Amino acid sequence: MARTIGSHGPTTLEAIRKAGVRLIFERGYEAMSLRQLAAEVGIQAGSLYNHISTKQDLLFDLVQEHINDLLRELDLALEGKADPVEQLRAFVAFHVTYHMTRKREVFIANSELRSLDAKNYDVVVALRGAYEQRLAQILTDGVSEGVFEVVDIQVATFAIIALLTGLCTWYRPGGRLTRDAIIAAHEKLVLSGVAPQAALGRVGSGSKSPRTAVAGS
Amino acid sequence: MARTIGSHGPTTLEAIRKAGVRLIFERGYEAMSLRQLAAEVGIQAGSLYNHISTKQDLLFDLVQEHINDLLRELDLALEGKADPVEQLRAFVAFHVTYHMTRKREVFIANSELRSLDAKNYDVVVALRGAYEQRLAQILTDGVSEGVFEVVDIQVATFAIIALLTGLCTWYRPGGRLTRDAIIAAHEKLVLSGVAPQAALGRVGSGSKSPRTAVAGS
Amino acid sequence: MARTIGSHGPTTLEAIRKAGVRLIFERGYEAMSLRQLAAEVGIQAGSLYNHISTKQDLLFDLVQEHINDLLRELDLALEGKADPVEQLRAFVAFHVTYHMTRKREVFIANSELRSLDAKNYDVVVALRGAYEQRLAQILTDGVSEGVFEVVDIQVATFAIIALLTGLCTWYRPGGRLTRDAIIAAHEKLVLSGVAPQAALGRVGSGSKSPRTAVAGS
Amino acid sequence: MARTIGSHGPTTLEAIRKAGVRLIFERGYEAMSLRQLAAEVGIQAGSLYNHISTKQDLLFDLVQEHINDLLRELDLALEGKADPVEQLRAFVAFHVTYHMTRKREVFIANSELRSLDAKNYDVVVALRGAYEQRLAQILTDGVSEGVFEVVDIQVATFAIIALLTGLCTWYRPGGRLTRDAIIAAHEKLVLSGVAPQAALGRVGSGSKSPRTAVAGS
DNA sequence: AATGAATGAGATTTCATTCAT
DNA sequence: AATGAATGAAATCTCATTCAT
Repeated sequence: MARTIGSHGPTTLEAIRKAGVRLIFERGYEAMSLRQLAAEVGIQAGSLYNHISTKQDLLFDLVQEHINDLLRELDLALEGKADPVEQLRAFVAFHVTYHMTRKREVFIANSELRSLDAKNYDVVVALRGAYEQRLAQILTDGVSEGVFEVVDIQVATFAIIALLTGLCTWYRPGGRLTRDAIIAAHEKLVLSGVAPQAALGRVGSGSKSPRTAVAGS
Repeated sequence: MARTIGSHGPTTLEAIRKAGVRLIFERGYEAMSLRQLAAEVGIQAGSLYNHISTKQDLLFDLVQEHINDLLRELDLALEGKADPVEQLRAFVAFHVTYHMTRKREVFIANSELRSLDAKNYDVVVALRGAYEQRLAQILTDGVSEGVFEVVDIQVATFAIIALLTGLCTWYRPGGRLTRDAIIAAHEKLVLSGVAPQAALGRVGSGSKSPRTAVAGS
Repeated sequence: MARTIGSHGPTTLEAIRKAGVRLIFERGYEAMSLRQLAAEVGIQAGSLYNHISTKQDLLFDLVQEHINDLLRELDLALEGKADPVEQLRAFVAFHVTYHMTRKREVFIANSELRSLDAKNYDVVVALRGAYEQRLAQILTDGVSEGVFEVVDIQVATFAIIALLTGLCTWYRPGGRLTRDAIIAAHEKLVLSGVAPQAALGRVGSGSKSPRTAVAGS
Repeated sequence: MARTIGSHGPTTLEAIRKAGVRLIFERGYEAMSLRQLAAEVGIQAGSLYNHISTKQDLLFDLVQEHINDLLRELDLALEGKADPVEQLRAFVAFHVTYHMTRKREVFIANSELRSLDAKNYDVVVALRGAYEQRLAQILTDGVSEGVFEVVDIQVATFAIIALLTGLCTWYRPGGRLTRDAIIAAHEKLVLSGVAPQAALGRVGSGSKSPRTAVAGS
């Protein structure tokens, strides 16, 4: 009576991962039960364990694979770009595009880190740090060359990533805006946001802000 | 952090709310058990029900109260400011300050909406919409007056809020930067980010971006 | 609707322990399910956890309490007996009596040690060692005084305890023999078994046995 | 102890039986999973069923084969011995030797009877009864001839077997004592234990023990 | 207002077993 | 004879919630 219902063979793991991403995105890791997951895949709950070792491991695999992909594809997107302005524009375009096409994975990788156990958490945070470092380096280079101005590299790095990542909380395919319009909107905000203030008509003179960019944590 | 065991009277609810905020922040709503919560407060799980009606209601109360506070205090911060630039600067300063002082409540109100049941979710999202609307209006006004330039009001609104809210994922009191430095760093990014590009040395000319700001969802 | 069925209040733990002893005796620790145990007590499986912390802890408590009782009562039974022969007779009578009245606890404490986790196992084995040591000391004293003769103290200790403990695999109340007859049968075997061979008509001359008693492990 | 992975052919069953004995000895039948067993053998769990029919049958086979061996070899050991004293000495030597060389099988056959289902249990208990009967007959003969004295044949039979069998709970090859010393120690206890008290200096006169040996259950 | 004990549902995980390949 | 994937039942344990005291 085995294998007469539901998903079969080597495709089952892929089905589990796909359904897992969707359910974790919709309900959260803690709120997703393996019974639900199995039902989505069309197998019994216990059968999941022919393909995953634990629920925690499934989460870790999904998150880790996503961050690896993100890093790899970012490096492709930045390849051959030397100018910090071009690099930043490419970064924004890549990040926005990636987040539009894989917003569920992105969301999970940002919001479910808390559910990773200590060891897995450390691995993923290290990978995420590498991603952030790409942006921090672009900003550092641009500041050195005088084409960017930021109050603090670290804060700017986190803020820009948060700004771009926010996309995946509201984006839905087929919405009001085209892909290009969304990219353009973010490009304007980011590139303008790090532009040297000297070039602007005294916009930001309210508080006694430090004017020099400082790096480091 | 131990408290009077068997906490009595009108303070118990406050202890529950405080411990609830911390536990939900640290573990998430689904992952926090009422037994843990009760243990933190120093009472038995069953005794919680003398003060709250359900776990869901506790979450709703915490989130709703937070967003109400946020809105009320924002309006105080904006009071008397008519110039969009001044308003935006005040918005940023307020938002950053508030997020530094109440980062756990902020985090919960952003990340645990998913755990609200349908009715509660609608209430909270409406309140959040009101908050976003304050910023959208500032941007609209600034664009009208020609002191701001954004590709899309809606996108800019979400992006700026995401940028500012990102703070509460990394901020820790006693860190490297002063409160003023953190505010200044965000002010620069936001105000510069919405500055008219005409004022800039052709920074953002990469894609054929639409130049007109459009409102609506 | 709480507490309308099954066992109540402070007596529940006692009911759990009693039913636990019976079920573990009949089926073994691994084979006893907490569902069965709960059913015997008349509560739901989850309700067990208001009284025990884990299944393992229940076993440990039962075994440990039993061995503590055993030791305490043995010391009472030996009190005031100085002569090794009298002591050994008292030991046998006590052990047999105890095993007849609490044969299930005895059986569990002997056969389910394997199911204790490492830490609990060590505790129990230490207690059991103390019990064995009482007998080993009696034998050592008797050998010194020349009233006992054994080939090896250690082997004799284990063998006598095994001999006596075997009782609980076949004893049933109301059987063919009276309590006194059973005690007498074991007394004869044990006391005779350690009697000096010189007193016997060359019974045990088959193998080239060492004649001296050696202690130690 | 690793074996050729994917063990083939007629040796696989033997590997299963050997690993089964070890695992059941170490963890108990209930606690041994067929997955563990298969892993030890180097095959998948499902492949076990090419060699055994059920887990229960594996246990039954192991126990039954052991008891058959025991009986067969006992009869060889007793062959040609007519004198009850010689027979008892041979019984002890055989039993002890056998238990030292096959202590795991012995242990299983004693402690896992409980896990046999009703039909299998009856078969095994009948075989065990035959073994016990050999000893009971020796004792009966010895008592008739006046060379043994026991209070009760049945009790003595069980007690002697328990005494001897206890060996397999502490024996480890390479321990402090030689094989001969261990045999001698047990011989002394048993033969002395059933020696007529008349031959002893009034050792066992404590309780008003019946002096006549009675048979029957 | 707090407790302690109960419920019933449901969580993750393991199990013996089956069977097409 | 072995595999890999499936089943369905059952395991221990946790959970939010209730309520008599």
